[in-house]
Amino acid sequence: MVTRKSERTRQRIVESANRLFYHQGFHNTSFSDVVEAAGVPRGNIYYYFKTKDEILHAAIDYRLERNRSMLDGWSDIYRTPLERLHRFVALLDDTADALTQYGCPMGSLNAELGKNDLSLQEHAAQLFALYESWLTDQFAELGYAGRARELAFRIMAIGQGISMMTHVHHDAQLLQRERQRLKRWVDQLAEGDDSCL
Amino acid sequence: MVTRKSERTRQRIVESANRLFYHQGFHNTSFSDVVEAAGVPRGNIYYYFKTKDEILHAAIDYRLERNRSMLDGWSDIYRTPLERLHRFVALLDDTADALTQYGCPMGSLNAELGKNDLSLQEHAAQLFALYESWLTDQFAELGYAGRARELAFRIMAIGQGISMMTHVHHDAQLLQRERQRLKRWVDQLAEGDDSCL
DNA sequence: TGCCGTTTCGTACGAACATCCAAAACCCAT
DNA sequence: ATGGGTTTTGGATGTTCGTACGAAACGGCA
Repeated sequence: MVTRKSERTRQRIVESANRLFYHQGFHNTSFSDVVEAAGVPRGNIYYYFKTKDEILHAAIDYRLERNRSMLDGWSDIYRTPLERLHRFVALLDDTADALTQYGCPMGSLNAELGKNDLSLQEHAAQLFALYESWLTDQFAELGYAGRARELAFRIMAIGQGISMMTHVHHDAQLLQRERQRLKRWVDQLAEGDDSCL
Repeated sequence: MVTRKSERTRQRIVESANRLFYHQGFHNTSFSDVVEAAGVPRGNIYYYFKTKDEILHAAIDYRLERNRSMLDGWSDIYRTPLERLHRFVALLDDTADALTQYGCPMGSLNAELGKNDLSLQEHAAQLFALYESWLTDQFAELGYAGRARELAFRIMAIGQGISMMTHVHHDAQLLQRERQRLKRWVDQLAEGDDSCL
């Protein structure tokens, strides 16, 4: 039987690991770091996860779930695709501090895993797929059915580029400037001006 | 006295380390990996570099020098800023395979170091500064004096975004499509059409 | 109350790691 | 050919890593 308490312990481990993987990187985070942050005794973590990879897998699942419910929430709250896209662009502002200090959580994770750990990277890439699918829906609803997927990739790429440059230069001003520009790009698109496609 | 032979040994170490840091990431590359790849006996590497950080520092210096001379070469070969910008965009094509497999060398390095090793990251950020400065010159010469720096950041950001998305999805087709689009953006700019700024 | 599956915890193990050293080999100016 | 600085070795160091186990504590149900 799985009690509620053990569920909470597991959750605490996953959340601590997730935060550490983001702040320090996966390869630079040790088992000991995780147990210490989670306030769990050294040996107990092994009861929940046999390997470090399993922890990362669980952390990615956790992110997938959180992001999925966030996007679902947006689809409920905002009724027009334009409002939803605005909300997406505003993500850059919500997380501005973390972005400046640690880069994009999805981007940096994929960059790290993409070099070696291919099977984990495939899992992490689902985070991108999640956003791309949601964005594709929005662009389709906006009237760009044929090019919706392409536009989804593009707005993701721009977001990644902005995040990377912001992180490299630790420059939040750059972030704000480019975010506003991205918003204008979305607005133009919504007005049917596709000259900048 | 520094002989020519020892210079070559040092160089071999730096080049091997540089390649490994790109292909495997810094934290995921061990001293042993480096000495093995360089074909240098275990202890000899310590004669040249006291710490792993020192090796990375030297590897970044090496990259800085190579990229600097490449950009200088372009400034000599191509006479118009438009030709030079075209050459820059073509970089994405030159290194398409590596980009798909390992991501952008500059981007992934900065993403990794930016999380913890701040002093090393500052050094690695000079790679970005190098390109940005060169690009700023090109845009200024193209007639966008006031906004040259901003445009340099933007084209870098787009390049980073394309690289990231290509790496995440291991999709070289995406790379080609977005590269062509970037080229068109540069062409429009050269024709004085700044509606897409 | 006594039982049994679940969860906790301290500790141990071998491998891999970055770092270091001392002696040997090498090279060249004299 | 000798001497002194330069470079090359291979192995040793102590530490941290991921992993694993076994015994104790817990908790609900018979």
